This record gives sequence, C-alpha cells and structure tokens, in this order.
Amino acid sequence: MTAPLSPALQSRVDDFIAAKGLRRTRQRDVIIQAAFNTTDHFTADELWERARRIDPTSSRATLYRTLSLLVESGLLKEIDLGRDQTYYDPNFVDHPHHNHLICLDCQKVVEFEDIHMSLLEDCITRRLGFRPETSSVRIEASCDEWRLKGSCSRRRA
Amino acid sequence: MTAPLSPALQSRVDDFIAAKGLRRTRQRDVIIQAAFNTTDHFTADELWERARRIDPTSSRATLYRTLSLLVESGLLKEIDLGRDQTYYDPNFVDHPHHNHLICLDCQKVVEFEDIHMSLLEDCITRRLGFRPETSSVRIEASCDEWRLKGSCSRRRA
DNA sequence: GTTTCTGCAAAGGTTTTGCAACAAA
DNA sequence: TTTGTTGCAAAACCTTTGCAGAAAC
Repeated sequence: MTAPLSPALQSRVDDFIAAKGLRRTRQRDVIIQAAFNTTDHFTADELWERARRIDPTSSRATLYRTLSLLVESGLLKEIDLGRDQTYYDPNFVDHPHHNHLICLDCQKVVEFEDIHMSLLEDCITRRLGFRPETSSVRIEASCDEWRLKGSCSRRRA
Repeated sequence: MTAPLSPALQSRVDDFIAAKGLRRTRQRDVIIQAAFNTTDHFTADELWERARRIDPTSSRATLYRTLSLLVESGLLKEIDLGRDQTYYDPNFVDHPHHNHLICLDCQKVVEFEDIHMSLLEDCITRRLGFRPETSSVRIEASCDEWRLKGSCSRRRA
C-alpha cells in the first residue's frame, strides 16, 4: 500500500505546497497518498483509517487540517451524496466537471459527465443574470437491474 | 405573525398526521406555521427562533423531531447551499422540481426550474441503466450586476 | 535557529435520546 | 384511559483549536 502518486498529481501537490509556503511532512504525504490511492469517495473517518494503515501514528487533527488544505487547493472536493456525512471526492483532478448518480437500491455511486448538461447550466445561469462558476448535480435513481431481475451486481446483501 | 397555513398545505399536513397516526399539537402547529410563513430557506436554529417568536415555550428537541417528520413527509426538503449548515426549503410543495443558484458575490439564492434540465437528467439516468427518482442541481455563480456596476441590489454591505 | 507542524486533549457546535411529566384522542 | 408528545438535561457526533514538543527548512 505504498503506491506513489502519479507524477501529475505529485506536481500539483508540490505546486500548492510551494505556493502557500507550506512544508512537506510525512503525515501529509501519507494522507494524500491514502486519499488518491483509489478513486473511491470517502468520509474523513474512512480516510483516517486508510492513512493509519499506512502509518498508524497520524492523528485526526492532522487529518482534518490536511483535508482543509486539499479542498482549498482544489485537489479534493466535498460532495453531498445525500447521506449524513460529508464525503470527499478525489476524482475532480482528472474529471473536473463530473456529477453523481446515486442508486437508492444498491447505494452505488456512478460518476458521469455530460456536455449538454454543462451547456444548459451555462445557458440557465446567464439568463438569470449571473456567470457560472461551479455546479453540482446529484441524481438519485433506482436500479433497472434490481427492479427487473430482483438482484443487483452492485448490491452488497 | 399568526398567518394560517394555506388550505392546501394544511390539508397535506393533516393527511400526513392522520396517515402516521400522529397527534396534532400546539408545538407542531407553531413550528409548521413558522416554517411555511415565508418562502425563505432556513437552518434549524433560525426556525427555532422564528417558532419562539410565535410561542416562546417550544424546545429544540421538539423542533428537531418535527423537522424530521416534515422532511419524511416531503413537505420540507434539506438542501445543500454549500454553507456549513443544513438548510431547509419550504418551497418544494409548490415547485417540486426547482433547483438553486447561489451567488458568490451577494450570497443570494435564486430558485429556478427548467424543463430541459429535467428531460436531460432523465435521459442521462436511463442511459446509465437507472430510473430517475429525484435530483438536485446547485449552481454557484457570480453576479453580473456586481461585476459590471460595482454594486448589487441584493448585496447587504 | 526559525518557523511551521504535529499530537493530545479539551472545547465547540449541532443533533439525538432517555426519561418523567403532560396532553391529545 | 391509553398512547403519543414534550422539555429537560445528558449524551453523541463530528470538527476545530490551544498549546508544548517535534520536525522541516
């Protein structure tokens, strides 16, 4: 579990650290590695668990402080999956305009990108007298597979 | 500040109370009245303040319990305005498909509805193998008025 | 050496809950 | 009466913060 960051990502991290006059520490490296190791969304606590598997000494305080920095830098985004907790999404670096579909049957989260959606948002926003900056779309849906077959490849139980 | 609920709304409230075998209490009436008195979005605490202006004896516990019921019944929806707190939106009863645009300059929240958006979401969702249930779109934008005139009719300061 | 960062533990803020008294049906 | 509801206070949760020691530069 010591897969290094991609060069592009590492370079964005380095740039951010340099621009803000921050220091590169073992704890930050571990947390960033844990965050970008996979494309899964995660809560603060899940990320803490993952980071501790790499290095058991990291603290929650540092985790939260690092999360703030990553969100501020744009490397990570907070997303609202309609659950109780805040989730973080590491995939905006590669796909800056994606959105989320959440299956109410199997809880699966599907990321999608659609140029028509972006254009339409732009159009709506300008007509209202604003200039679009960012947007997020969350679709909650039910699973065809679950409805038709009574089972779902993604459903856990 | 004792404006009664609209008949349509009152009837939906009554239906919900009857269907769940709940009781109609003074505290619930007051909270519901405070929630639907205006079309403003509010936090739990803001609603508590409003309710106390009508009847100062209501407690936070009852407020939270009533909020849960209203959300469960569909009369109220939790919305994510990108701020720290959860906001509640009382306008879904009249406009079940509306979305939100938030101005980054003046913090104004504009509600909009767009049939093309709904159709596109439907299309995207089905193509991914799901059936759409609900969706929410949040657009963050900057204010033309503020950018062009250096002032904004909605900006407080 | 300076300055920033970390971990701990305590504090903050919001929401939930157990329980005895109370009120609706 | 019976059953659901309320208010209180405590608990639960997640996140932030003050501070002294440790680590980066």
